[in-house]
Amino acid sequence: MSSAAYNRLHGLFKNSTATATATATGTGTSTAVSTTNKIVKEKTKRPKKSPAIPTATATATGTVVSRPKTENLAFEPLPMSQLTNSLANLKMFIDTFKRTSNTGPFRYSYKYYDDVVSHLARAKQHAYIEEILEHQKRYKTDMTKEAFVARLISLYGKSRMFDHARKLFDEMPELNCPRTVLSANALLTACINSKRLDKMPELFRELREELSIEPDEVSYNVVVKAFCEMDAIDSALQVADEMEKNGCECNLYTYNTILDALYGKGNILDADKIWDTMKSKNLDPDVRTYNAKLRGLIFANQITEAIGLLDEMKTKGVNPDVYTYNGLIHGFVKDDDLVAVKRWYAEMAANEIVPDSVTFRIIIPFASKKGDYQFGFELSKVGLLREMNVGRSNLQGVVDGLVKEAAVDEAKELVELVKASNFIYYKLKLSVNS
DNA sequence: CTAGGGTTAG
Repeated sequence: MSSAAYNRLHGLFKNSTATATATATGTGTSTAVSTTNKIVKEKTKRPKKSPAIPTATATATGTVVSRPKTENLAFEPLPMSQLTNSLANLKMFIDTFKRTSNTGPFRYSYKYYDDVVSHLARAKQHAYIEEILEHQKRYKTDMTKEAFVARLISLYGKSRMFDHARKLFDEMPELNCPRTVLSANALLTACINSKRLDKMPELFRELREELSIEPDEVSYNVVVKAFCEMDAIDSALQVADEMEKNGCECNLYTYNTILDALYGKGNILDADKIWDTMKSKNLDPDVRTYNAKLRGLIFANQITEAIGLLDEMKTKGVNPDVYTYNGLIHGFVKDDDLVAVKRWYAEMAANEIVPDSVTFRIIIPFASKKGDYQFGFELSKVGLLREMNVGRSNLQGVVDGLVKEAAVDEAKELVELVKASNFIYYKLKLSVNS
């Protein structure tokens, strides 16, 4: 889903309680419009006719457009914007979502479910998450496939609904779904994602002793992650030992998880020992391994070493990614070195690494802090044109700075750009104090 | 089913 669609959807959720009741008794004949306010205003208008929509989705009257099966099979997660645009309120969105679930390819689009559920979770609409996920139980054949149910467990976990995840796991036998270490791992991960680490030790024991599910390397990696989350890295290392004693090999997930924790605390010495361990096992570090170390070096203000590490990874054939460059740029921000930030931002482009919203969120406020509002202006434009969520306060900082420097035309240009973008939160005030 | 950076908005 694009960032723009994200913001529209999120805005929809925010206003959901108001609009849900306002339109509940209406005729439900709203046309496809782009903001919630407009939706409410135009709800009595008659739609001209059904809009041309490429796949099964809601029309303005809330019915489903049936398309030939072959087209449904070519489902792409594109209609998010259409769904959010054409819906008068959240309840309708949920109903449409449930109806659209009738097409198999839609149900198997993990990314789509993930997006919708995570936005619902952020908007604290847990009842709707339950509604969507419980709705899946009507697809009885799917519910007998463990991977499908594990996905739902995982989604509950990410929504911090551990009890729901647990309940679904318990229901699996009556859903005629085989229950193996795969769904057990999904449930263990749900402990972490729903911040219920307290549930983990008991659960781990229960899985093994009462359900006879033997942990595999994924299970151990989840436990390793859990201890790292609790800042108990020694315990994480003990689990790694235990895992090998039980016939599971530590892999990159294991070590990258531990390295992230160590470098995150600035513990470079212990982290280097992990690198030795990996080497002795012929386990080649990947981009995440290097990025973890890079972050550790930046944390310790060792910027020169960080640049050296970038060279090393290139030599070893590990391609740097946007995390690598963001980390490095973050280091130069810490170093208060705007010239270097600019150079490495350019270097990033030269290496064909596409900046992401974090890149802009790091650099733009720094440019403003250094008083280089022109650079902030350029970056803001790039970010907005790429439909990225650059951050309202970051944009405001640039606008204010431009105004302060009497660059009112540019300030206005930026404000206009913001207005034209689909980010409903970007309502900048042009603060001219004259 | 397992690992990453920075944190929105009335």
